[in-house]
Amino acid sequence: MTARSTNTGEGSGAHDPHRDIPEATVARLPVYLRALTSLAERSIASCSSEELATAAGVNSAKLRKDLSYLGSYGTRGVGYDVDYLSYQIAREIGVTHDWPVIIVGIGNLGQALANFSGFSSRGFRTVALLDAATQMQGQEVAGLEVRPFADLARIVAAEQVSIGVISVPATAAQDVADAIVAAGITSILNFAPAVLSVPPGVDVRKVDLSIELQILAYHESRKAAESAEAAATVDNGSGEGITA
Amino acid sequence: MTARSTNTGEGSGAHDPHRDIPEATVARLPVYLRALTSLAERSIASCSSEELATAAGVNSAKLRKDLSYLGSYGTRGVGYDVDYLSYQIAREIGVTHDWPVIIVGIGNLGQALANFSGFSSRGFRTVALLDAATQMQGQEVAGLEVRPFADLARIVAAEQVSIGVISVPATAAQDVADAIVAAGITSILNFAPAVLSVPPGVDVRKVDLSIELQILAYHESRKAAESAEAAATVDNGSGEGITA
DNA sequence: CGGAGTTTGTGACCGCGAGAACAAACTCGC
DNA sequence: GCGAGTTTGTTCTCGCGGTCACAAACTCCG
Ligand SMILES: NC(=O)c1ccc[n+]([C@@H]2O[C@H](COP(=O)([O-])OP(=O)(O)OC[C@H]3O[C@@H](n4cnc5c(N)ncnc54)[C@H](O)[C@@H]3O)[C@@H](O)[C@H]2O)c1
Ligand SMILES: NC(=O)c1ccc[n+]([C@@H]2O[C@H](COP(=O)([O-])OP(=O)(O)OC[C@H]3O[C@@H](n4cnc5c(N)ncnc54)[C@H](O)[C@@H]3O)[C@@H](O)[C@H]2O)c1
Repeated sequence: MTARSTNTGEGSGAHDPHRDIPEATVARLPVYLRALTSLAERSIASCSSEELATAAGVNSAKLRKDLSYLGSYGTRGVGYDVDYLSYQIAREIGVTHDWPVIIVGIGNLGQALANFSGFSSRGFRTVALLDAATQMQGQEVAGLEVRPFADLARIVAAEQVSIGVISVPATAAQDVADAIVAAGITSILNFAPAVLSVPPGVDVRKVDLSIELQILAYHESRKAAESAEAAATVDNGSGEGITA
Repeated sequence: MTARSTNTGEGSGAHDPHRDIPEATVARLPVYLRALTSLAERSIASCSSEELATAAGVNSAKLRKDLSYLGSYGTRGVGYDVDYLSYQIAREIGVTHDWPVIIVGIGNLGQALANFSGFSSRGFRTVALLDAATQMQGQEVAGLEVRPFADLARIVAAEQVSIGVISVPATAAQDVADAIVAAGITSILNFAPAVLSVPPGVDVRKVDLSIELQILAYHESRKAAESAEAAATVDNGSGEGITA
């Protein structure tokens, strides 16, 4: 990506933990953090990379390498201090304080998200629910009043919101994305099955149910074809098995 | 991800489309299928790789390479026939017929999923809703009666269900996974923030809201740090957009 | 104090995937 | 019929990410 030649003065030198964490590692840090929280709840004060790796469902070497990008927070021969490592990961992710979040589109899914408690317990705070439908406005969902879409800019500015969740129909997703980006949002979590185009500097992550299911379906088809093929004969047959 | 017993099917032909599709490609095929469906709805009969790629939000070379794994379904100098390619992708994924699906845990999220119409329009059919809570049982959600968890095995067997959706609290997720695998489910879409361990041959995909948000938060932290840093030295201020 | 045991951090290696570039193949106009 | 233009399918290259293996560093115990 952008290899910045200009070294910052405050860097600690050879092993600056604030630069260049691979994207794959970033995606796993939350998993580690959750596993650590679970250990802490069971009053476990320290753990080895092996234990933490199994709790997180990854390879222990991968876990150690991931953690090494943050710095050397473990002790050789001992392991990692759970609380200390938790804090370091939370700090690296940036969830030591809560991020304000808005949800746009308070339908089936939006209401479920608004009611989701795990949201607030992991570094996020829902500050506003927005919907275009007049019959939704003023209704109370999860202790928050549903606001008209026109309030968007004011809310984002007032609450310093930088993260927005889109749960409107796919046809409206791009319009909503344009609007919230214009209002100042720079990170979007998109639940609508639509490809969003956003200006550079804005991050988009998508959660797409149908895609996940179709990936499962693909593997299921494979399994079915494989077992049918194995059952048929040892001979190489061109199995075009779409079995109902 | 999940260790699947990959049987060593011998490559019969030089270009057998039924073998060895890379996982990254499999994950994109549903996106292409959706883009094609969108084109078909606008009565567009054929398209070039460039058009389809922009509609799907990917590089055109990547799209062509992905499609080449399925076979040579395009025409050089012309492009792809929308309907024909749609069918070929759907056939490859295995969604030419509907897959029966069960949802376990009919709380906030489970009800939203049950009510989600996009489910059924993309190759899946919800055949049963299961919940352990007695006050849920018998209630009607999205036109389906909520069934007791004890009915699991009978339903899975009767309807030949191989895909299950888990939307129960994290603490119950592993138990539910064990139960549905025992009942015959071989593919799981897990919404609970828990690491599931399943026997080989069973695929698990997870959808984890908190993780997605935390990844966004990480990049937001970076942006904030970067702009604060750029405030000192006037540098190239264009942030890098990581859209995934 | 020193050796044995343990566990981290990291260097080396390999395979997958992304992207660019190009030859093959097709259509269209003349 | 044929050349020009267009678009696919494929090859090549390169970098990221996953895994192995091992030296470094720490604890414990005699
Ligand atoms: N329900 C699910 O389980 C589920 C699962 C996966 C994906 N999705 C996707 O999430 C999105 C929402 O699904 P849903 O089931 O909640 O739909 P829904 O129709 O129940 O809710 C959509 C809400 O968005 C509001 N809305 C529409 N246009 C808007 C606009 N321009 N600005 C602001 N608000 C607007 C509507 O008033 C409505 O309240 C859809 O794109 C759907 O495909 C839903
Ligand atoms: N609500 C959301 O937007 C959201 C978002 C992301 C993830 N999640 C996750 O999805 C899961 C469900 O969330 P929710 O908000 O719907 O919770 P919920 O408490 O509203 O619903 C959970 C349901 O599961 C049922 N249940 C509990 N144990 C069960 C068991 N052993 N067998 C069968 N059913 C059982 C309960 O009776 C309840 O109806 C949680 O793990 C949550 O973390 C929810």
